[in-house]
Amino acid sequence: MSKILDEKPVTGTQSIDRACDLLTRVMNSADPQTLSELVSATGLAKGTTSRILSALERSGLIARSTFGGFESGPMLNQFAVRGGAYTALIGSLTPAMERIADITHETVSLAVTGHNGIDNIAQVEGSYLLGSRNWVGESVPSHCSAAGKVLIAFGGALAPSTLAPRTTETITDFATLDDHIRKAREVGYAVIRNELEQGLISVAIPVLGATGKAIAALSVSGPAERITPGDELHIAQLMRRELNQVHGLKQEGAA
Amino acid sequence: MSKILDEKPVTGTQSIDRACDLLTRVMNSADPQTLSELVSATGLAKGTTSRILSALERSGLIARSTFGGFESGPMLNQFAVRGGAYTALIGSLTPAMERIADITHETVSLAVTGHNGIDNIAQVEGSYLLGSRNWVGESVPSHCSAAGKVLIAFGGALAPSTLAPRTTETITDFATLDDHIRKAREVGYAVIRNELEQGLISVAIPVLGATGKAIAALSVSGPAERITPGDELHIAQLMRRELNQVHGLKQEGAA
DNA sequence: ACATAGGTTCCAGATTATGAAACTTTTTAG
DNA sequence: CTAAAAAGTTTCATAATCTGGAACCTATGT
Repeated sequence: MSKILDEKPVTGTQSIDRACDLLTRVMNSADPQTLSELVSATGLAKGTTSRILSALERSGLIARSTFGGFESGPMLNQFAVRGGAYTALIGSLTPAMERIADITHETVSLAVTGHNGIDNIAQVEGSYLLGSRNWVGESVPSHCSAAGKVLIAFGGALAPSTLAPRTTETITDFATLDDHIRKAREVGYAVIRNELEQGLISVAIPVLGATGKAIAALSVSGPAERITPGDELHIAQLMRRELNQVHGLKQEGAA
Repeated sequence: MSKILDEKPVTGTQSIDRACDLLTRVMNSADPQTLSELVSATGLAKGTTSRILSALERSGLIARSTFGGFESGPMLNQFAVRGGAYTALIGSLTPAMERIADITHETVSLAVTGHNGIDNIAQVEGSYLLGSRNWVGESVPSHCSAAGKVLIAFGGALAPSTLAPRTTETITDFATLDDHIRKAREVGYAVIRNELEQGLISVAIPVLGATGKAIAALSVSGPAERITPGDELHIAQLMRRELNQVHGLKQEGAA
């Protein structure tokens, strides 16, 4: 979407790029996508689109819905059932997240760097009724999420190339963002206050892998009324304490 | 794998076919696959492989592991966290599967037609210690699984083109398989006795979709000592009864 | 420092993907 | 029930795209 000046002259993969585009469109749509829809969405020729989709279908990555249109195929669905690459991470951190939720009563989230922002991959609800809704499976921009800031600060994500505002308090200049990143690296945690959504406060710490770089971010989120600036440090310390109890983190990655 | 005489002269998608092959290899490997491994596995030129993998990486479908090699990328992992297309089905059937497991004390499984056989997508354990291990995420041939037979019988899968033996009792001729399929269509359920593994009995019924064709198969599996031929009908009826309680699924035809 | 293995880039060339249109099938409308 | 439109597939000549070998990097180990 927001590709502006980063168009590199990548060549030699036109058809594959097109295929990937079609595949991801199908994957990210809730309902089956028809050929025509995909044709108008991508601007490709009808014949070309049909041919590519058939190839993807042949490989089992997509499938034709009983009611027409293309949807994710057995290859992808099976992959999802087996659990993606995040399952090990989620599995090892869930107990810690639950303890943090128990103590703070706030929503605890786990996020990783995604293809287009910060992806929320797991969430444990606190006991308060007012809390963030479940946003597992959704992405947020890195510059206006605590997880994003902390991931950038600890080498787990690249700084964004654009700073789109989400609220009046969203950071929109790179100098300020840099300050926040530097601060996060210093104190070991990052915060957002009203920068993603009015009234939403979030405190995040990095989950460090074997290489010393952040592989994920753990965060606590809640309303401004409950999480005051004075609470931030305590929340960060609590998360750090619980995270340190987790075994098996320092040997990230398959051996 | 077992393509024999069905090689159609599919053209116009060489590079995409290659890309899909690489993608599925990466998806189906537990550990990151290095370029060299993929080169020798596929027989492609090194340069070509590198170029294709870069394209897949650019689209977020695969990613480079911190320790080298390619693994599933954020696009896929996020898809998995969100839940594949099977989640709705699994969600709606899990309560019924649990009730069936409670009553029979045996392992209850849910399977669908996959790209290369029958894919097990959900499982509920019975209380017996001796039971089938968790095989969610694995595939079995359709001709030697109860789920496979029932899926073929009710239009949810095509008959296989080869009948590889798994035990001495595996059906290896098409006439016999046809008999079993016909029988399954008649009585509404299918059985395997020692055909997949010595001592393993499994009874399956179809889960029918709105179009009247099977969209999945529900099965109960256990050792031959516990599931006698006389039990088969009762187990099938029990499953049918529980399945009929499930809302949002169309009612079945044969009983 | 050198050698080796693993990975990327380059480039000329022809194999491969392309798009327009013809064709088939399905759906909608009359 | 037929006609017409929409949706999807196949065909085919064309040239643009992808290819593979070799050169070129860059880690890693000796």
